[in-house]
Amino acid sequence: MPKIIDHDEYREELLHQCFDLFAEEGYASLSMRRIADELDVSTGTLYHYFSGKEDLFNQLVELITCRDLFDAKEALKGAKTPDERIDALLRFVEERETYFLNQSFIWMDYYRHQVADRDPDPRLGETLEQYRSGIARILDVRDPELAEFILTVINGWVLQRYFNRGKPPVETLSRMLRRLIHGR
Amino acid sequence: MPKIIDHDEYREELLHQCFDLFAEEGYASLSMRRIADELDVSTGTLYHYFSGKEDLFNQLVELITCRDLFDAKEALKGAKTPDERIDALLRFVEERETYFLNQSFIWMDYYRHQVADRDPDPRLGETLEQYRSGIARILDVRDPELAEFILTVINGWVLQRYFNRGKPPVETLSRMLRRLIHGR
Amino acid sequence: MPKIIDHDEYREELLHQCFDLFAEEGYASLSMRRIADELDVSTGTLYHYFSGKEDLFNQLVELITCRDLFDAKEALKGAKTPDERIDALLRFVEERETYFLNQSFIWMDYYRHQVADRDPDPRLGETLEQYRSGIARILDVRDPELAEFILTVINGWVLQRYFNRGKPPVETLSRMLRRLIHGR
Amino acid sequence: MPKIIDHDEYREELLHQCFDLFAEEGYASLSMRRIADELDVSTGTLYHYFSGKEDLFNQLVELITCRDLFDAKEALKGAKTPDERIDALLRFVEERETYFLNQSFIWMDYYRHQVADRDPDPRLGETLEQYRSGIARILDVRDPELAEFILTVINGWVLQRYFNRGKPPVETLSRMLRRLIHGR
DNA sequence: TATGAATGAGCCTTCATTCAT
DNA sequence: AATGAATGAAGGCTCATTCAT
Repeated sequence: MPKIIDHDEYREELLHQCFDLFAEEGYASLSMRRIADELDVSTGTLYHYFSGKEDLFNQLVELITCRDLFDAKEALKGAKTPDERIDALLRFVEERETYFLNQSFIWMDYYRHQVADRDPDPRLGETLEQYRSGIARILDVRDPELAEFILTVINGWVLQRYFNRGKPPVETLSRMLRRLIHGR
Repeated sequence: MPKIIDHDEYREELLHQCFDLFAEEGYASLSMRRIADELDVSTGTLYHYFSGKEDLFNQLVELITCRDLFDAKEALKGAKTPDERIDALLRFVEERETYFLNQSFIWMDYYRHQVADRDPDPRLGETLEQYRSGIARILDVRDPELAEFILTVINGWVLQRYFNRGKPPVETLSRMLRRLIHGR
Repeated sequence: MPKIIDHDEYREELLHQCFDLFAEEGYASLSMRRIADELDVSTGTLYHYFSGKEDLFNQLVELITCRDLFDAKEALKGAKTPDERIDALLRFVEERETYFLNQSFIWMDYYRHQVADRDPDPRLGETLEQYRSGIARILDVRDPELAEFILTVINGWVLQRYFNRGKPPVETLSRMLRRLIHGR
Repeated sequence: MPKIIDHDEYREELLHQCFDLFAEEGYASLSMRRIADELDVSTGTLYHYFSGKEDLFNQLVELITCRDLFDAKEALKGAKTPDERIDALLRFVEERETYFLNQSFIWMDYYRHQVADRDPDPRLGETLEQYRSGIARILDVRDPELAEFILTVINGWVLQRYFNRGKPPVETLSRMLRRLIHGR
């Protein structure tokens, strides 16, 4: 009779606890020792659940990608008209700005890592692609090009706020987005 | 008989040669040894011109920030009307997309590093701030908020292209930008 | 309902299954995890039957030493004249060359480990001694010195074949041994 | 102007100092840290001269193989008749018994390591082969098969003495060897 | 000025072993 | 009896940095 622990469930919990760490430190700067300390487990335990640092990171990217897609769907479920969708999306973004930023950092690390590798994991490239297009579909403005562009803008905005220490307020984004969609 | 008479000039040349390396590998993943090898100097030489890895990186950020500001000014010098400025800016961005991307990565690394540190270098925060507002001034559309937002959009667009393996073509950006400025 | 009723019997079976592993990988390179995996048990089970890696290995050495002595006796039982004994021994060696080689490796590991240790297990030193002299007695040529030397030669020959990728054929050994015993 | 140190010369010196360590502990049991401590250098220095543990070990094998071949040639140079050669070889072996034993252990480790590897270094396999045949040539008895067999016997004898705590005296080996060569 | 030898802390990972179940 | 989750020391190796030359 083994210890009563749901291996997969615990693995996911560990992943969740890693998110902020990876976002703040970056893949390369974050050591397994540091992770272990922060999660209050031993390094051995980490290697019991993941085959290595890279695997841990890849699984983290996969996990958050799936979860976010789900969350975004939830948030936009009630919104019917394109306008309502934009509003809902804006609120969604605003509420989780920090999270989004962290997510961006993680993705950036992930991509850079993939590009540097000679043999990038193809599965996760797809996951990301799917996420992007998924959000665009959820948004569902008439013009698909426009939909995707809105994402671009949001992405840029989040980053801008990071570099600029939070200065362009949400209202700017809101106003600009409406201007984009309705032309004035 | 030294390679180059002027100390500072040589130092800048070394910095320029580091740019791609830092952009591609990231601060944490790039070792002094690797830099030295790539620049065909010894690690000792590196430490002769810079007090350490961090100093080298900081100087690099400072250098590219200054240079870019200057380059952008040059590129937009001839353009008089806002429309011409937009066109010039677009061409400017298009020509140096890869460079911009690399620059973004370097800044990201820099910022993250600063944020993680307890004692961030204030001088460079200003430099960056100055860069951002500088570009906005150069662009000189009537609405300063709009000007700044255009930067945001460009930033987001460059990143989007990176994640999306170059898929949204420049025309999209061009079209959207005009839509933003002229409303339709 | 346990797999095998008898504790000791199962312990011996585990030991037998370890033999090739230890021979091929060497004591230091072989991990308990690896052993457990190969024997299709958990590491916990291993520690249930043996007090540790060293104990497991010691018991293995003891086991094969005893078994070989017995096997050699069996093989030489029918042979009456010295000549017949030599023949039988040669056949015995030839049949189990690989096994002998592996055995040599295990002993070597064992000895080295003992020598390196400050407190070598005296029991097993004796076992080995007994094995050597046992074989000599079984062989029973008139000259005991010669008998022991034959063992030496066989030992060297097996190793030679290993280093030399099987090149000196058995005939050489046979011819040389006869030459030793009969003088020409 | 770099430090005045002959890189290759120092590398060889480090190798020589490793010999006993590898012989006594075995490849797998000997850690780089231990080596560094014993040689009174830092691990970093070790990695400055060798690309890794395996490289260090391979170079060690190569070095001792070459050196021994040379030493054996020197020792047998004066001996003209086969008998004199045998005598010289025996003296040679006797003088350096411990060294030979250690050498055997190192070779064993080396071979095992090679066999376990999927891609063994072919260069060193040759070196060993060359050593074996080299010694046989130096010995130069009429019968090449016999010459090689003498080596086998010596090898076995050295090992036997190890297992048997020095018991078969050199005279036995001497007597048996003459018996082999002259028939009685 | 320029070199590269030297260092030792720290990184990722593996290991023998323990123990709750 | 049997499992496998958990541990932390130790292993191979890399790194920023120093310093004699």
